[in-house]
Amino acid sequence: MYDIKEVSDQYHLAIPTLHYYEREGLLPEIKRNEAGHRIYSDSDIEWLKLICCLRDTGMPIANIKHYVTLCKSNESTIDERYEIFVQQKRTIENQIESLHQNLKVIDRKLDYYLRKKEERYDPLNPNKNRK
Amino acid sequence: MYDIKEVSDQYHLAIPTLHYYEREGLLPEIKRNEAGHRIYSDSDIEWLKLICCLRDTGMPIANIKHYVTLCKSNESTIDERYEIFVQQKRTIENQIESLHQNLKVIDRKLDYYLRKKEERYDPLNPNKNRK
DNA sequence: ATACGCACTCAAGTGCACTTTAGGTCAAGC
DNA sequence: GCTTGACCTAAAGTGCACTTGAGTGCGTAT
Repeated sequence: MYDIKEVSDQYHLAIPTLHYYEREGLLPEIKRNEAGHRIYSDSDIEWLKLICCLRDTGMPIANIKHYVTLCKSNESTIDERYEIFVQQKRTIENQIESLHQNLKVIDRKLDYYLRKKEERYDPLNPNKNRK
Repeated sequence: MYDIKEVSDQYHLAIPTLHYYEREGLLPEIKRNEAGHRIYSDSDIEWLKLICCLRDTGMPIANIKHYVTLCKSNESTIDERYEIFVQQKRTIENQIESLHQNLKVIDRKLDYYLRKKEERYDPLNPNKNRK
């Protein structure tokens, strides 16, 4: 059982963001203490981590909400829930592939600037003025 | 030499986005034909690809703009330009690592739903009601 | 010569994911 | 018993990256 400050700190989510996620239905209704303050259970935290995983891999809030709605309904939605993850897996694999491609572009730029820096700091280097 | 429609189609950028990038200074001023329509050169395209690489790896427009400004200035900014790419490389590596972690979470969910689907489509399976 | 299609500019608008503000409650410390 | 601090709600605001709308101009087809 954790209070909102602990959850906020541990998962790097602002307190209003936690309010917002709950309001939007991404999280279940969190239990409260006598004062009406939220108390997060371990299972709330597991939900939160899944939500963050989907969000961090590019799923829009509205789609996450849709998934959560399916989870709250009955077993007939299991196929759709499964497909959501199949699709998200593809999405992530594409993102990774794309990042590798972009990394190559950056590496070429690093090579380029490294060569330029060498020239600059060694102006007498005979390579400097070679084509 | 390419007109804006070709560039838009080939790089999946809306025409107003190309206007916007030029207005913001992410791209150089593109040459025009007699009618005032933009004509992109190969070097404009190379710039555009680099801009997209930085954007797609999470660099904000304002930072890209800063980098472009450095490129337009003199050699004294080479160290800073180099550092920008060093930093961006780190950023990308972190993104890839994070995506791999998130992929694990998704894979666990896929396992979970696959098991649920099996149960559902084989209701007589004696495993079904096993804790 | 007029209509159509494509591109142009400038300003205003949109969508998303939060974030901030304003005003209120409650429990603990001085 | 009053202040302080953490949390609460509802509503309005923000920041970013585009996107749309209104109005204009050029060049080819009818």
